Amino acid sequence: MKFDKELKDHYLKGHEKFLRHISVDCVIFGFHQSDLKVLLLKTKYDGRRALPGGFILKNEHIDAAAQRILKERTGLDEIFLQQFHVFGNPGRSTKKINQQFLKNIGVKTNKSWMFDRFITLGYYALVDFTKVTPSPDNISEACEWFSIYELPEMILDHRHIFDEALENLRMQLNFHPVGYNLLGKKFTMPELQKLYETILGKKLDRRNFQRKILATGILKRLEETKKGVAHKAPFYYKFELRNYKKALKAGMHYFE
Amino acid sequence: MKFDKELKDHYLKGHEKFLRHISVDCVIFGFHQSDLKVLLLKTKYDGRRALPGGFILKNEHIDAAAQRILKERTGLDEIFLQQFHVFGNPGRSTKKINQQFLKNIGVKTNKSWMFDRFITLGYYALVDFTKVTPSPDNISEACEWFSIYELPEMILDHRHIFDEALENLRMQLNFHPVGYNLLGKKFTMPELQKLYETILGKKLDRRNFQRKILATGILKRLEETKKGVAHKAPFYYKFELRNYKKALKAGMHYFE
DNA sequence: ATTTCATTGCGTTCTAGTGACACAATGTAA
DNA sequence: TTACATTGTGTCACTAGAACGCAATGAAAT
Repeated sequence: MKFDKELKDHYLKGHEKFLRHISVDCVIFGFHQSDLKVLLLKTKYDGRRALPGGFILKNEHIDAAAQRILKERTGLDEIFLQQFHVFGNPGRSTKKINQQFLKNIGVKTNKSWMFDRFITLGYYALVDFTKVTPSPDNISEACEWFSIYELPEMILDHRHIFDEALENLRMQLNFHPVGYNLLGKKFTMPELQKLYETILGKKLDRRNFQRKILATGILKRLEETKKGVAHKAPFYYKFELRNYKKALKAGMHYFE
Repeated sequence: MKFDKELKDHYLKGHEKFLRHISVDCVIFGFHQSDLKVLLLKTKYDGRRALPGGFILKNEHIDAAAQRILKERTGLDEIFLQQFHVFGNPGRSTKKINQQFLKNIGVKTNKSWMFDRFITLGYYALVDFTKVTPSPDNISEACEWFSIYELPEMILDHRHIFDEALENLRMQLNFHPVGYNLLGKKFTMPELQKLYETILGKKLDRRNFQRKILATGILKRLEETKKGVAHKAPFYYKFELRNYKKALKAGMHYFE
């Protein structure tokens, strides 16, 4: 078992590579079929779900560590990534889980840096669902998307971390543009609106939404319209990256 | 030298008490004489200034660690405290400074947890200036207030940390009430306005400010007026703590 | 005692932005 | 050819915010 060898090494010698006591957990949001999704792992430990996570190399920027973890789970580079909170309750111990896990793979030891206390840096990421190739890490047997409205049970405080991430994303939506990292190159106005509604968890007025989002200047209407719909064909739009980034810095205002 | 003994212990055995690789830095804001101030230490190392900081006990909540550090520098309990960013650049090394420092107090060693890389958790705090008794830690020779508009040179990336803290405070001001932790029990409207202007770094219209802040319902006007001013006496106000906390949770809107 | 004057408390006007809603245009399916 | 769901554009009433006016106050100056 190559995996088991790697794992044993990780438990016994990981502290030579990684910073002790610090982990990174990523809440990866994707948007698909009018639904906001989050990428979760299925642990080999007991089948419950966990946020993709990892550790920080001894000479690695913490943001780079998060990027690396994301790349490993999604295959994507250059992802929108945001640090949102540090979870530092001494009670959030991973010791039991890790001890049980080691027992499962037949390693006997009561000394491992993984038994120590960890504080975890929470990041959230926005990715283009269609471009992601989910792949589990070596302590997981699956890596799958879940609707944020139908979340399975999660280990430790991962549900709490997710909740905080969503709240932060909603906050961010209130005064920064969102969408560039969640949608494809071109999209229709109803599609963009659906994204906003899904994140915010409420309906918005179609006409007011259009007026407001166009007023920001972050969109450019294309000549092309969507084909094959049994009603008036909506225009495609794309993001005007110059203005989008400007709006990211400056901050906009609320959506209803 | 009792201090030196303690220090030597800290360098050689601190890792038995504290989490490795993790520090906490606090940006402590106070308001005095129409000026926003920040509390800084003067290092024994080279006289440059530093943010009050410290480490996390092995079984301590990270927020509790920040509270403890604040208590040690200001004498105050129950302070408004907010985690705002983690600084995790591997380049932000404290090794040189710490080596030099040890040499200065006559300790010869090239092994100390303090030579390792540190990531630092940034917190900012709002305190009542008049209630603070500044006291330096054992690597500092002074603990003093500075106007945020006349900051001295600071070690490492502490200036950068300060800048981020101020930006976060200003953001916070945009949709949460601020003042309860920075002003005394009672204050006049011009005093409160001055606080907002100082934090935001710009003038606000006196009449609109009053209308808006009163509309939030977080203030209660007292019967008492300020005595001894050579013009119309302004009323005193106090915070209506119920509504203040409600507004903290719900979020308000912008100030111009 | 009277006047001066900076400052305060309260009010008005004007405008831009928001929410609610109407209506014609479009393009596939019946 | 008609039906119909959906889109693009426009209107209207309402509100919040920015800019500004003016009388009241009360210690200090005359």
